[in-house]
Amino acid sequence: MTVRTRFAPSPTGVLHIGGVRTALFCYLYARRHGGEFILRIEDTDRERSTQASVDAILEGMNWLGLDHDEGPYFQMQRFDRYRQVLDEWLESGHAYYCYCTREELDAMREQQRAAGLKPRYDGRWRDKSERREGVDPVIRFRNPIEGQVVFNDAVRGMVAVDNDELDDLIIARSDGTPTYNFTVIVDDADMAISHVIRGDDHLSNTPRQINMFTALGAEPPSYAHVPMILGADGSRLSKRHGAVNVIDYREKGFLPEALLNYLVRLGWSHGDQEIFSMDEMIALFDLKDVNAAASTFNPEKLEWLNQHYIQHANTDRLEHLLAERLRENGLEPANGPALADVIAAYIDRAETIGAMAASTAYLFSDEITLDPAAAKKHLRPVAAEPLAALKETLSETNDWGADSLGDTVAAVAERCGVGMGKVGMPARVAVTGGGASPGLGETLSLVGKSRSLARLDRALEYIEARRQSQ
RNA sequence: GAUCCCGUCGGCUAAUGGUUAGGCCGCGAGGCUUUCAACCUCGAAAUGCGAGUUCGAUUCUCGCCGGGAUCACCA
Repeated sequence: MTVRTRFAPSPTGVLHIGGVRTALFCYLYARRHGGEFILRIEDTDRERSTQASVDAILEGMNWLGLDHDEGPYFQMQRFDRYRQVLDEWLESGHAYYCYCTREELDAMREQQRAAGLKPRYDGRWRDKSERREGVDPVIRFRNPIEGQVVFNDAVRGMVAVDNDELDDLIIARSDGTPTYNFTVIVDDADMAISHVIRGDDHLSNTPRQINMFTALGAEPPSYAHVPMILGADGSRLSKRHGAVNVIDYREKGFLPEALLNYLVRLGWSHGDQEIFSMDEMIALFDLKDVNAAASTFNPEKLEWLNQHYIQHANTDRLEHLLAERLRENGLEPANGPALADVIAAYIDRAETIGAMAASTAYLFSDEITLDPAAAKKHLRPVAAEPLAALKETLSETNDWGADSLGDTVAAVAERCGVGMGKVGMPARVAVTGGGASPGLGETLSLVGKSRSLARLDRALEYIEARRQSQ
């Protein structure tokens, strides 16, 4: 049997990080077994489905490289097929019309809840054949009353549910449109899905779906319900925990392989291994190694992984990403040192490309802003003399290579009879605006001679102004 | 409320009916260092609680506690 998995998001918002992990597991499982990965858009909720959301899903999947072999299928385009099954079931008795009004259903549930019971449809139209004027009926699935549904979930193990726990769910609304639990099984059957891998919020839907597979005369697929991803406070991961939209991660300068690597280790593991290439994930992934317990999203570990992948990414790619980010920040990459040099200097100093762009902004603009705290601490009157000496020496220096510049600064420090820190830190603040940067020789080299001298002048002026105000 | 699921360091997780319960992130200390990083070394840190089975339980069973999911004319 060919393995066929599907990712079936509903286009009602952004592509959520939790959905991405589910998609990743589906993708890996299909690839691992030489099968097919299908993308299906579950857009039967006309109210909430949007084209923008469809685009976001496609864009996110594409960015991550989670390529599908079939689809995207759209459920809205399969209405005729659903209608056909509905008619067959109405005919065969697997489904029936229910003329209850919403008010009646609400009242029923209210009563049951008050009695401490599980709210459920009581089957009052299950065996009636008459109609009711003035009410558009819904269609319900006639669920078996006796026996139980048993299935072996790949991550949860044996799950058994008594049929009398299950009520007759609505499979078509009063306007005739089919509902989720029904379209899913028609699609999974028609598309010959062999393994349904989805979030465990669907676990309780599964017995019903299996009953519908039986009604359809189809063999249910294998199921694997993967645990949820939680936020730091233990509740389901959502916006208030930070970014949950995959595209936000791209915008921040995360690399797709880092996100994927992070996500695959949430609920899945292979011994002590932390770093997985896509090929390794495919070769190693197995549902039996998926945890049953929910896991908490940990942004720090994601950043660590991202830094790891940045350190191992090729320079051309990083240059491209950095340039893109600089432009977004209103800076022109050409108005500064060669990006390859910038990246070499910063590759160990940024956990995201966004952070790298932010901390290298001083290299791409004539004007810099002094960080008040750093200026206050390092641009003091005592620094004036060594800084002036440094500026003097540098103005006569033509070898603007990092190593020799480093030597030059050290020589000036010695000449002034002060430690390296007494010259280095003021110079760093003068030239970058802040107190953190690569080695001073490297920094000066990157900033370039004319900008360096101009900034040293500015710093000297700053110190002078400060002295006078005292 | 009902039904179901889950429970190893702060987080992600490994392991076994018998180990000093391992790794990674983070955290702390040290090294390197003009700064910030990177890197290296070291360290603190966990089997939710209580019974039972057993020579022996973190692992198997039960109860408790805690957390979660579902109970829609949403998906």
